[in-house]
Amino acid sequence: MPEIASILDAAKHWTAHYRRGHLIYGEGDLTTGIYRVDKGCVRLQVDSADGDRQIVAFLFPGDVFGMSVDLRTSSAEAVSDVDLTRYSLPSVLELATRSTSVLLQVMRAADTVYGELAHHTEQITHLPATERVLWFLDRLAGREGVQPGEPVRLPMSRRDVSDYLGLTPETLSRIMRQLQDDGHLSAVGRKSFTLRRPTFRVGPVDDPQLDPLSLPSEQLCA
Amino acid sequence: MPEIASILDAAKHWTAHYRRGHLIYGEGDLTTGIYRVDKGCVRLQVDSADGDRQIVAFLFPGDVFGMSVDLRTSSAEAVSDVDLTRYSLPSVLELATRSTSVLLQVMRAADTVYGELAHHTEQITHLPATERVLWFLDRLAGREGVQPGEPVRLPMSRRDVSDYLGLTPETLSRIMRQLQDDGHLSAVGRKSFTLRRPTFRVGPVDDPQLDPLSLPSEQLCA
DNA sequence: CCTCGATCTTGATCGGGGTCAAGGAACGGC
DNA sequence: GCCGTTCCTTGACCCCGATCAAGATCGAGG
Repeated sequence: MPEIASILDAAKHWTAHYRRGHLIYGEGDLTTGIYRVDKGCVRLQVDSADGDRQIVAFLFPGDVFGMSVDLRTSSAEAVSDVDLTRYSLPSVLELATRSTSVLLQVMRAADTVYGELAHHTEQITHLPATERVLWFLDRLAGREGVQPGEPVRLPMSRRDVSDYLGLTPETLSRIMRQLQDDGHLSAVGRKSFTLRRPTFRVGPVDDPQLDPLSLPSEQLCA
Repeated sequence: MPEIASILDAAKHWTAHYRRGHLIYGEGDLTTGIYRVDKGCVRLQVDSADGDRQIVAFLFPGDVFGMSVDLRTSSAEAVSDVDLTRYSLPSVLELATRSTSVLLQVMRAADTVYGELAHHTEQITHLPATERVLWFLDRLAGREGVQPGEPVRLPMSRRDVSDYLGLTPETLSRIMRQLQDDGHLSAVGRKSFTLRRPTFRVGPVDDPQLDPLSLPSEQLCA
């Protein structure tokens, strides 16, 4: 699979920097470009008028986001200081009408975000709080290619995590304490954690009643 | 804005029929075409191994769905007997590399579904059950262009609605009874409802503490 | 018509997670 | 250094919605 970065670099592009917490674009803004994360972490979110916020995606280096036409359907903010490559939308579109591979890559990038959101939604409506947290940490570790035993770094705040998982910060805090007390997790500072006993799962937890820690591994792979 | 149907009809297409409850495509299937709903209602959903199901979208006549490359990230099923127009993916892609308007319309269709899902996720994680139901009925009425006082028809089962809103069928049933007792709603048979007192809202409920029924309308429009 | 199964409704109970409130830890600026 | 702000954690309480269980209604087919 060709790297989307190298394909898109034929389009007009330049780099952009945003500081921690700053708005990259807001919901309802006119779409003028798409982005690739070079360094740092970005969140996509929907805000409601009463202050509630749902984070629909965290984006890491290599991820492409902002593939929309017309208006932005969510806003994007910098979780940490970030470096982005910004591609002008018109030039990407023009490129897409000339190269099938560009078209495919842009659609693929959009589809990836959408597919993840669909599963994310399924998880947070059906899993109990503890499993949501484990699922999140598992996926984060997998996303960053962290080996079992190595600590996972959380670039985002507790509030970001809870707004991603549909929990309150208080509940998240209690659950992370519980996970540490139970030996599933071990804190390394406040932003890094080691998954003590890897759960051997790549995907979501399918059956909450199955405890991965107490089952022979054959059943887990079935 | 040109009709996406007429634009896409330049691509290779034919009609397809599915009966109530039948699978249109499954998650993980290879994408070979995209669809437009001509008649009936379709649901997009994600299933988990323990039987839980999250419906991520209901699609009605005019809606286009299935814009993915590679593999399906959710499955599609017929809520009622449906008529679909199916467009071959290769021919749509070829068309998109020749016509910017096709490219834009396909991206727009994908973006619409994605944007709706982002807001859907926000609603079901932050609103209490009663407001989720009102939000759903409001949107359904708006989607179908139902005038205040006219009944809204629900083509889907109670279980479909509850799986869309992240509730159990029992809770949904209780809430619909409550809404009827409170005069917000009036049942017309089992599948049609009249919104008794329109809530004057197009969007989501912003502040759950405000009761739209007990406030002068000026405050509602502010 | 009557029967059978699926769907929907209603009831009673319980517990997970939200809310409110206060205390602690990290990090910035002066 | 000291402070002030923001973020995070812990505690006590309780409510909303899930669960388990039973009954009602609908629709299809003989």
